[in-house]
Amino acid sequence: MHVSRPDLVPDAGLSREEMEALQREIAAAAVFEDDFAFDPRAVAASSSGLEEGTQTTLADSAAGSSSASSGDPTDAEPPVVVGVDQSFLTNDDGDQDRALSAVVATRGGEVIERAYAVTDLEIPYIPGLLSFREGKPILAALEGLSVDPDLLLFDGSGRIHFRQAGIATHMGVVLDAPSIGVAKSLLCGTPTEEADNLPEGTRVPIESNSRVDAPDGTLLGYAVQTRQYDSPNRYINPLYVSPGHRVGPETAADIVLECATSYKLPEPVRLADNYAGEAKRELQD
DNA sequence: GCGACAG
DNA sequence: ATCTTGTCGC
Repeated sequence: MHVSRPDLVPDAGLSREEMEALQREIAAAAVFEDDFAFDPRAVAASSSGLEEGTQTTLADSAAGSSSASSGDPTDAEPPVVVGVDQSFLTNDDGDQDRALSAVVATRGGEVIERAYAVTDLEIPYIPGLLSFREGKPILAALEGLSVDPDLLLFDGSGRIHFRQAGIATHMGVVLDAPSIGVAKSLLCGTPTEEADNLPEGTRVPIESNSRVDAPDGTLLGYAVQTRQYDSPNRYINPLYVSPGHRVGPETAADIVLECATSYKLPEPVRLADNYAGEAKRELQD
């Protein structure tokens, strides 16, 4: 991949105030609406047809893309979707001193390439400043890919962030690549209604509140239920999906639902999660 | 001062 | 994020 905004690359040496100022710049440069060429409905489409298609019908694909066409750039060829996740390495004293970022590139539900990179940790985890701690290894791992990603899926927030510049937004803007944030817990913002125990496949809007640098009521993302139990006494928490860059909130939620197979996490992120753990063991054990 | 707080 | 076996429920 290519860094489009070297001036916005996360620098762990900045002061907290400078980091926050940089995030406001990133939020101003971010595009929280669809701005990409691929067909979002073709993300999970596999040549071997393994997805649990909920919206694509035979009629749709027949009308829009099936046979070898004359090279329409917006034709439904599966885009390259890359999942990104981190794990941490410990030194001889037992302290976390390095971050390992794993990236897994998929196309039509198939893994086409993987890569990972390790860099020294420079700062501790601080809510709201995650990209300054994990950004370096992420960019390094993405540089290691030979394929050019069409979409990046991150483990963390995008627009659902105090200054609307979560890790998915930060990386997306720096690379000028479409990106989506997939968090397992809510950093800030408020669900417009009860978001616990939602039916599978549904979503609830997450709007900005006083803790967010945006007018109250701004749509930041969605609580998305990719999987849910049948039983009445137990339930799965939703994922908090938000735009990173060049993807609108609805499309972000649509894509995450499309990428979910039999697990809660969208496949690219789940695969990156596994690879991060696998590479970690391989390096520590 | 108190509460909230991605990974 | 990470330390980790058993265990509840279908």
